[in-house]
Amino acid sequence: MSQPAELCEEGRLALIRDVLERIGDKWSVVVICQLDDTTRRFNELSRMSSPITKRMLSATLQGLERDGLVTRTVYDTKPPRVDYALTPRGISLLKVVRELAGWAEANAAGILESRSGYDAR
Amino acid sequence: MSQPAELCEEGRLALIRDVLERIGDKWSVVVICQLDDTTRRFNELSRMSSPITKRMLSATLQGLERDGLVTRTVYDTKPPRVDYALTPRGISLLKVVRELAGWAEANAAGILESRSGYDAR
DNA sequence: ATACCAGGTCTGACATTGGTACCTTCCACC
DNA sequence: GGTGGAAGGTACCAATGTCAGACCTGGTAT
Repeated sequence: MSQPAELCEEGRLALIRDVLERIGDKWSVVVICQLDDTTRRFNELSRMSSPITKRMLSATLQGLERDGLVTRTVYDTKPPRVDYALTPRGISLLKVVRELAGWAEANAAGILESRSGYDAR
Repeated sequence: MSQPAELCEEGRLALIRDVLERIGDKWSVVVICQLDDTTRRFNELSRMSSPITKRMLSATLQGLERDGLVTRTVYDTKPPRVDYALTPRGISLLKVVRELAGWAEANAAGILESRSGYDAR
C-alpha cells in the first residue's frame, strides 16, 4: 500500500496547493458539481449557477478545460451551441469533492459552534 | 447509506465553499500537515513552513483555532511558550486532505500535460 | 548590547472578482 | 426596415480580498 509517510514533503505540499488553487476559486466546484454526469450548455450552466456572471463562467470553464477536467464541444449550428462535460479526470475530481462535501456536512454544526464560542471571547 | 443525491443542492454547495475557504488559503493546509500528529510551537511551525511570515502563521493559526481545528495552549513561562496541536476535528480534516493529496499526485502529470497542450494552441 | 520567544500593526503590491458594455449571426416581430 | 432577442462569449474598469515586508512589543537569557 501507499504509505502516508511524508505528507509535508515539499513537492507533495506543492501538489496539494495546486489542486486547491484549481478548485479553491469561487466557481469551479459549483460548475463541476453541476456538470456531474451530464453535458450542459453554456447558458444552461449560467442559469443553474444563479449569480455567476458570464465572464466568470467563461473564465472558470476555460480553466477547467485547460486542466483537462472538462471538454468543450462546439457545434457550428445556426445559433451557436457549445456543450461542456466532465472528462474522466473531472469525474475523479468530483469524487474527491464529494468526500469534501461529506466532511463539510458532518462538521458544519461543530465548526459553527466553535466559531461562535471563539468570537464571543 | 447516504445517497449522493443532490450534490448541487444550494446548502451543500455553500458548505463545500465554506470548507474550501477554510483550507483554500495559502497556508492552512501547510500548517495542518505539519501539525499532523504532534504538537508544535509557534516558531517551530514558522521554521518548518519556510517562507511563511509570522503574520500569516499567526493569522492562519487563529483561523484554525476559531474553527476548532487546532488547540492553542499557552504556558506562562519565562520565554513565552505556545503549543499548537490538531483537535480530533482537525485530524479528520487531515484525512480528507490526504485524499486530496492522493488525487493530486495521481493526476499531476496528466494535468501538466493537458495544460501545455492547451497553452500551445 | 543582542537575540529569542510569540506575536501585533501598518502599508502597499498584487490577484481575484463583479459589472457593464460590446460583438456576431441568425431569427421573430411590428 | 428596424428592433430586439438568444446563443456564446470578449474587453475593460473598479472594488475588493489576500499577502508580504518592515517595524514594534516586552520580558528574559547571554
